[in-house]
Amino acid sequence: MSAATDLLFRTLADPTRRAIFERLCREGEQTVGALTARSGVSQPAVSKHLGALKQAGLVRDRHEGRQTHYSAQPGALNPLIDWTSQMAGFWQNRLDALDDLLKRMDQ
Amino acid sequence: MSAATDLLFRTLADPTRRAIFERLCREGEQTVGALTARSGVSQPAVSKHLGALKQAGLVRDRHEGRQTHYSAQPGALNPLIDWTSQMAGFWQNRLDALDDLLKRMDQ
DNA sequence: CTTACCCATAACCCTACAGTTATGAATTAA
DNA sequence: TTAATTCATAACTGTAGGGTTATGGGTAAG
Repeated sequence: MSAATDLLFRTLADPTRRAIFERLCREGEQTVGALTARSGVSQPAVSKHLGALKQAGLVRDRHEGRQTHYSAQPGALNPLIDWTSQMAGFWQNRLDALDDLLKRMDQ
Repeated sequence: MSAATDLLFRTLADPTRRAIFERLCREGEQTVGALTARSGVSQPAVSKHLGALKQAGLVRDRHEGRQTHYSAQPGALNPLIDWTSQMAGFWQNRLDALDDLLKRMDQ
């Protein structure tokens, strides 16, 4: 039960937050204002979501004058990929074990 | 913003629930009693988590006398895998675009 | 038939947290 | 200097949902 994996799942569970991350992945760096415009929630809400994404390592921020630019940091998805393939791997192992058993029973 | 992906993230966000799913992946089919024994929460809580996992398609149940056996259904993780590779893909595309731009500027 | 066991559901509590408005700090424009 | 813009933080509210205890239905055992 890795802490990083836990934080990732918790952070990506919220649809509004996930949508913000998706937009940053698709369209690249964006200011808070641009993200707010099509998010459906208020600017403070977006700022809070960006704070959560940043704490999970999913985004980086860059200050330029009075604007803050955010960009996705997809490397942070690695624990998610690892967890998923681990789960799939366990399943595959049990399939293999069953296969072995059947083969041994066949003889 | 696929509904299946949304349900998956929401379902896997809870650590207790994710731990139950992990155990089913690692160790195969289990009864509710066996799962409750090492879950740290009450039996009704485990039943509710199993209900949520089932609704997300992550587990199957099989009734046998007065026990219910649950098993993982890892195929349900596919939308998660798809979403993750899509996010990584967007990033890669933008890297490629940047690469192209740099090459063109180089000439 | 009665008792014990396994699980699911109901009813309730309580906390985490996503959303809001209000406001202030920092920067740019007039 | 004043005014306008951009974002972050504070303070608060409402609700979704994870936890509990209580209970009942179905099955196996005595």
